[in-house]
Amino acid sequence: MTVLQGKGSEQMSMQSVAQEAGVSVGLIYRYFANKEDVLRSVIVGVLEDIEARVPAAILAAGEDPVDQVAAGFDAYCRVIAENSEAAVITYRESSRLSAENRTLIKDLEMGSVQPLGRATQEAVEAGLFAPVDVDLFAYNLVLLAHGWALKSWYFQPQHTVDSYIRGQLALVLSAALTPDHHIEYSRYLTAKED
Amino acid sequence: MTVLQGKGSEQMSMQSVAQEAGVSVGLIYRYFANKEDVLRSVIVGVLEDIEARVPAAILAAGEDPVDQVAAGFDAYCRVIAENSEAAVITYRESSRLSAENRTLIKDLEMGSVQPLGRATQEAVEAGLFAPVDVDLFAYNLVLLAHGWALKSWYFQPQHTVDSYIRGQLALVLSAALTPDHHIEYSRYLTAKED
Amino acid sequence: MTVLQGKGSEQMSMQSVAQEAGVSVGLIYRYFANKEDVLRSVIVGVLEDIEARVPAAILAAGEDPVDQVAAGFDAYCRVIAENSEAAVITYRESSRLSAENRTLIKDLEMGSVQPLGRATQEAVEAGLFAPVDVDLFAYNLVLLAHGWALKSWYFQPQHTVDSYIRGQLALVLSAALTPDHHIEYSRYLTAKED
Amino acid sequence: MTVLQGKGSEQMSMQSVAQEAGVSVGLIYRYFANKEDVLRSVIVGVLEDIEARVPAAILAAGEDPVDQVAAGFDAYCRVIAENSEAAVITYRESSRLSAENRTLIKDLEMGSVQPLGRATQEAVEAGLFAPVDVDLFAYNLVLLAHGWALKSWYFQPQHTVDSYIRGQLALVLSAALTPDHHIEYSRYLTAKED
DNA sequence: GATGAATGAGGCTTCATTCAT
DNA sequence: TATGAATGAAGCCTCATTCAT
Repeated sequence: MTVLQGKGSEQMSMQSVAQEAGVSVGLIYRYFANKEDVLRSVIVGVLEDIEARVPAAILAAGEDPVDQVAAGFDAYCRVIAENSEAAVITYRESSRLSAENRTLIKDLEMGSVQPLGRATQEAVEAGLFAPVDVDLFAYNLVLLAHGWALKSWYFQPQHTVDSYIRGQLALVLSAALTPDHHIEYSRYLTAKED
Repeated sequence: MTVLQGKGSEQMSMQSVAQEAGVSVGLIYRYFANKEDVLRSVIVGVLEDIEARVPAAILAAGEDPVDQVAAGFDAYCRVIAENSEAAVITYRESSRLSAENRTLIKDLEMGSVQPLGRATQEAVEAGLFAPVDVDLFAYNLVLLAHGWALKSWYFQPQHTVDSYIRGQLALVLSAALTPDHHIEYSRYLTAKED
Repeated sequence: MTVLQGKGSEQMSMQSVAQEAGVSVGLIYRYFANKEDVLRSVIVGVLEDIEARVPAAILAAGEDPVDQVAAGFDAYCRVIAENSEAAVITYRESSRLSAENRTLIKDLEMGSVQPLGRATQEAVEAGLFAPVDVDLFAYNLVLLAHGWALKSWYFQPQHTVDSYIRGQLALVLSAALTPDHHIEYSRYLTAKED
Repeated sequence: MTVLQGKGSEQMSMQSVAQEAGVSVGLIYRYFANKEDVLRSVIVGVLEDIEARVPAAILAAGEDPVDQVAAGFDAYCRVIAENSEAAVITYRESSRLSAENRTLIKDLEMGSVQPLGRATQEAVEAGLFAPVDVDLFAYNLVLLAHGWALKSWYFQPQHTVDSYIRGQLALVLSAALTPDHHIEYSRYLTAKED
């Protein structure tokens, strides 16, 4: 069942969560053991969404590692954008979780970096990317994706998700691509108007 | 006065803040109107630190815009690293502040991006940087600096602040520098062992 | 109907009572007006059991008042032992009942003392018992019977209901019997092994 | 400190406990970790009172074991009478305690029987008491003492604590004393008017 | 100035009760 | 009849805030 559709918002009191979900407080406790369980569920939900959609996007991008990185980042950003409230909750509330749940979330998040890391690694090995620090590069992709949710107030007026993704891809790919391949992938490097 | 030196930690109740600071609850209320005031003070403190040290570092970096960007980013990261608990609090607690205080913090943070933005702009105009999206580039610097505090659990074992700064500079500068100038600034682009 | 067979246990929430009884919560509310009604029913059930079996045991004991007292106490103890959970509930929950129901239960309990009181009275009048305080003596019998349920943790390892009854009878009858009749009723006064 | 002076009453909600004690809810949590802690403290308080006063009374009773039993029972009853609300709480709420605390209370209660048991034992060995089941006899004394609190509604109109103690002593001592010693201890055996 | 005992509103959670199926 | 999902009032507990000392 999908109590908790439009989770998020600002208030995280069980009363307000219930009200927003349009159910009673008591009903939440039929599906979740306690508040921490609700929180974990929301956060893990986003991470599972990422786990489902980012690898899929990479797979659908074909053989080219650069296309894979671009597609993976694109998908990551879109999941975050579609769940930006939940993404923000991750930063705001995860310190309230038990050590166990925090570990769970860390592990899932670290796992979510890996597909991007693998594509990056392949791009490096194929000579398409300069020999960048693969881990750092991949993690930056994740951080930039989160940035859209964390700093929406900063980007929102001037950017849409599309333009944000395009802009960030232009930056990060030009950081990584060897000069020889800039023209080949110029479709990612030119910031188009939106 | 310097009540609230090493606040931070995890607990943000006034009683635990007092205990950690080694003072009584009552004393905090002599210096701060209420909890929100304490929070704002902590957050604004970090931002003022940035406001003081990042421009100073840029100034000290000399005429070269690329050196300025590097020095500014370096300083930004170090302030965050020295106040990582407060930096995390910004993300965790700012949603609990009044609209007014949130606006104040946003303004300060947007202001903190500007020195980095100006240096970036100059680098572009001097032909040292490719024509990147200056705002986005500058904001990414800030986000990556915050990343050190937000994701310490991810980077900590393998990275020190120094290696983190070096690694990130290598990435972001190779993103921006035109191929012609890679050699000139190769000191930033090679990740050295630490 | 016999919803609520082996209620008891520790949990007294309607949901757990229902689960233990193997029925739905809703069904309980078809047979009982509310929780207090369930409670009263459980408690009254035990008292009615006593009201049915103690006089019957006394009747079956024949003419001898001492045998009647012994038989009555024996029966009282056995009803309590067979319903020890419900007996404990009486002590634990009766303060939650309405004044009206508490009065009802008091009256039933006072009534349950009477057959023991009458037999005691006859024993005194027949010169078998010393002139004890009949009310107190009879009530002690009830209290000692309850003691089996209330303090099972104290008696359980060393005593069975049988040995408990035998031991208590030995004590209370030797308290009451005049010295002249000790031998006549020595069958009650010697604690046998079990 | 003595928050919780006149504990007891009927209501055991923290709100009502606070109100009755004339303090705020919050203050209770400065002295007690949680509700269970309050409960345990009340119950243990009575048991410690017994532990203090019953042995003292026995000691003060002199060398005679029968006097000791009488004095011990007298003291036990008076502690219960002075704390009858707390004594009732023991029966009503101890099932809500953690296993650990229940064990603690059992142990204290079993300990509280011992002084009475020892005096009884001595009386038996001195040939003053018939060879009764010492454990059972001693425990009955405790149960009868509790009886005053548990069944106050039954005894109250006709009995004071004094007359209750006198009446019970007459019963239990005549149960135990060998016929030879009835006259010697007749001061305990005759129920006087009150 | 400095303390920390005291307060009580507000948040989490349980559970008696209802009602649509 | 029988079910069990849904409700929401009430209880436990925390913690921002005050104030007598």
